[in-house]
Amino acid sequence: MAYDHRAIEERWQRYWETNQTFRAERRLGRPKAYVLDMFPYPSGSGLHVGHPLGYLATDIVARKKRMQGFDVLHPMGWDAFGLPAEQHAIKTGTHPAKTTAENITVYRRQLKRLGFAYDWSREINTTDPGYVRWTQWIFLKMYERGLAFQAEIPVNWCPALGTVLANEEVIDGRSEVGGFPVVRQPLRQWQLRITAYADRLSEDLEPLDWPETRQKQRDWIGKSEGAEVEFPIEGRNDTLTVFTTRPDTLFGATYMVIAPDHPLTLAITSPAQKAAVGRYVEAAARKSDMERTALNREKTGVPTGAHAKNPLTGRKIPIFTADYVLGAYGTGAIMAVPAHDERDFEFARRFELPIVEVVSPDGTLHEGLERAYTEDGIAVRSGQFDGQRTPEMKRHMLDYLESKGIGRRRVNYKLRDWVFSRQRYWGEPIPIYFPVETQGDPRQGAEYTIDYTQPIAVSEAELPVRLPELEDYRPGDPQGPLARATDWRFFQKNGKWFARETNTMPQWAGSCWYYLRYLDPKNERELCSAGAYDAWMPVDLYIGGSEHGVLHLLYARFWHKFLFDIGVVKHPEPFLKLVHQGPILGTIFRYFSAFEREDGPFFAGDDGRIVPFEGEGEARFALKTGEKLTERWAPEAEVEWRDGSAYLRGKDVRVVAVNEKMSKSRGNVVNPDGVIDEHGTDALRVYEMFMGPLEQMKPWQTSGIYGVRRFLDRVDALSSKGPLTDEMDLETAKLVDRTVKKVGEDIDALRLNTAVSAMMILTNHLTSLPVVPREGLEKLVLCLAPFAPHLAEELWERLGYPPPIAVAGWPSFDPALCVDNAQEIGVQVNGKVRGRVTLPLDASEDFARETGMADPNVAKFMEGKTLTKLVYVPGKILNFIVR
RNA sequence: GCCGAAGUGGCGGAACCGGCAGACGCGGCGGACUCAAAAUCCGUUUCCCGUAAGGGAGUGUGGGUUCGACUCCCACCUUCGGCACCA
Repeated sequence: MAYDHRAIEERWQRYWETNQTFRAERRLGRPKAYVLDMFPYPSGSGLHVGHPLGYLATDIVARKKRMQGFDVLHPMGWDAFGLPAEQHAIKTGTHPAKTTAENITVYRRQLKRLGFAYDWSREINTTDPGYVRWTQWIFLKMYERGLAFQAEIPVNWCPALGTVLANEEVIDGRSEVGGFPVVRQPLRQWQLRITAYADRLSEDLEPLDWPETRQKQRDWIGKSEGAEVEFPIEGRNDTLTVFTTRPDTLFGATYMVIAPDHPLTLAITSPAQKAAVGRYVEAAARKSDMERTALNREKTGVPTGAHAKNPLTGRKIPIFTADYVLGAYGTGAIMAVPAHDERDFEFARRFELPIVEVVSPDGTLHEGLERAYTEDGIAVRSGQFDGQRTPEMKRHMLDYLESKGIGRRRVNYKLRDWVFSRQRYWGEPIPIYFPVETQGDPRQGAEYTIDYTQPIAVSEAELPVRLPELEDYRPGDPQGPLARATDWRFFQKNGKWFARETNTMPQWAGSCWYYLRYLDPKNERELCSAGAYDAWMPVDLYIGGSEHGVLHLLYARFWHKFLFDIGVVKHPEPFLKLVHQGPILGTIFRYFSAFEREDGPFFAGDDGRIVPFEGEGEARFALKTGEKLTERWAPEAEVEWRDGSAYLRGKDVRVVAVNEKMSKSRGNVVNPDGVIDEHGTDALRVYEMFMGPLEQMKPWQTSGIYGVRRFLDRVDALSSKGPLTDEMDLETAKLVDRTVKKVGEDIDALRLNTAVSAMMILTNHLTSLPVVPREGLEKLVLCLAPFAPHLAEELWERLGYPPPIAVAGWPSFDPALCVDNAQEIGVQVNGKVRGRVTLPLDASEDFARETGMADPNVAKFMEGKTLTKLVYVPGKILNFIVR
């Protein structure tokens, strides 16, 4: 009964490979489709069933487009620089390149088993010197244009560990691991001037067919429009410039705050406050960003003793320093309007500063505000501006400030420049070197000084700069591990010594432009030829995880725009349509742990039942019993079902199923290899598409795959049921063509779950017929081909057609068969369905009324009532309103 | 706290524009086949009342608009994702 999936799937995978079925080629007069997946980082643990979900969706779209006559580019490659391979190298001494190559072999084999229609001849690897060369080339182009630059910026440096730590790794000024002190230390870093593109990155999102990610990127870029205003500092021939989005509240500015790391902070401080401000500034410098922004933190600050003059009221107002103002945003200083800003309000309360209402909800004056009023309103206590509504007042104020020369319109962004260097081994070397001052040979231990202020670009002809071999990959040195490769680092040219940059690029670098390399993967003269670019770009559909919604997709757009500016690419945006697939959750079973009681150790089931147990546990959770319990987890393999409930195998402990993101540590991963062995690739493919909407999070249910496999077996059975007939009844013909229509539309809209459902309905119908109509089966097999390509190829051949079905034409449908001339509709009385009748679509209202009232149950509910209104929507509803 | 998405049977989900809620699949129950089991096939399966015909309730909660609301509006609750002192 069941078909032999192993034989069929191996056979067709070999066929596709031998015949290069999915080679991407442009032919005259054909439309093109570039269908792209976010390429994976080949990790050591291999794929789990969640990984291929997005790849399957693109594969189905790509296969359908190909059947429709499109030239399709559907490539795959490896984003292979990254921390796991390096950490493995630190532990075992294995070169990351070796680990990476092995992992790629595993990934490639797993992906090939899934039957993807990739053009494997275009496979790329970001760690390949031939690829790195062009990543470095783009960096150099940015450097030439001043978009890549060095800067001393504060990082979390832990001297004891000898490494830079991420903000998340610092707790209370100490390292998360080991508890060693961490200092905020300025370190020389390479940065990319992404801020120069902030406005375009924000504005150009508008026309893209993207999900909520668009808004996330906008929020991340954080464009805000306002004004810069100058406040004269008392006793100094200088001003303090602030940025505000609420110039209309200027009359309510009762104090100012300057960031602790602002260059003027110490300079303006009065002698009496020097010591206190000095301490505060130093303490602020030690704190990580995480601490500064900790939830619900009480506002702190110190008066600088300096004062400024409110340029409109002329009143003298104090200047504080406080770390709720960030040095890196705006001008690093603010005017504080406590009446209309929650943070300023809180601070003013704490330091007993005046709170002056200047925007009133109703135009009347209020005293003793209980909280900040941040909405728009009507200006009060604002001199000549009184009575104006917030938006118009903003305009008038801006005009006024500009005319008086004390302020100007200004746009600010939250987006910061991109810190582009890492003190790591396994990344692209930054193709820069510096002059060295030395008396001997630095490679032999001679003293040397590197002049970092004179960076020199590696010439294009020398690219790529390759990574040196290394004994020890450990981080630690602020220079990075590459500094230890002295033979690689130092070199002589025209008798002078030079030192290479020893920082490497971050993981994101290679993925910023990989979609361009697929176009022309072996080109040694250009990153891609103009012809290849014109043939395929832009990307028509891009599918990948939403975790890359901001970083990767923002960085890639930035690089693309840069390449646009230097004429390498011809579209302002690379990815026209973006979709995020939802994660697949794995099931794990929860119960509560063992705990000690006087009479011995016990287990607690999820239902609160307590049973004796041999083992240990700790107290953390409280159940009804009052006992302290700890959550524990068991994988599916340790669970058995009894009377509809799940228990730990062999124990009287009830467990409850919980779905979580698949992870190795949780023990809830499902490996596709096992599923494929047992049920076949086609069953896995169809099941993953049938599970639910692509973008939604959904739990893996092993039982679900049985149903899908039964469906495939039934399709297979149709072809072996006996001779086919060329006759087809009208009902079947209608269903067949409607299925073709629906499957086609559903694939285009990525509603793959309902497409599968439609094919199941057709299969069930064809199965119920005494003889299978050939046309029905053929169209079903064609519709199925993108989803279950191996079985479809087999059946297509069995139907007598030459392979491959992969390039057979997509089936057509007769629109006339897809509309009904008569439709069964519900008949309502006062909005409640009381019967149903079949009416021709063009039935008159009179005819509909007569027919509806003839229904005995409808008549029963209308008896003795007066018809006051009749609602008749042909094909939809008939509703009698009676009284 | 702010921004975004989502809440429908025992479970995954369907219902495209406001018009028969629960398609399709899983699971359950009943039956056929079988010496028996598995596999397969057929029937049934939202809940409550009823032998049935039929009736009532029902799409997170409470209101509203409408002849008619899973769908639109208002308020709230819960879950998930993102941001988090950005002036």
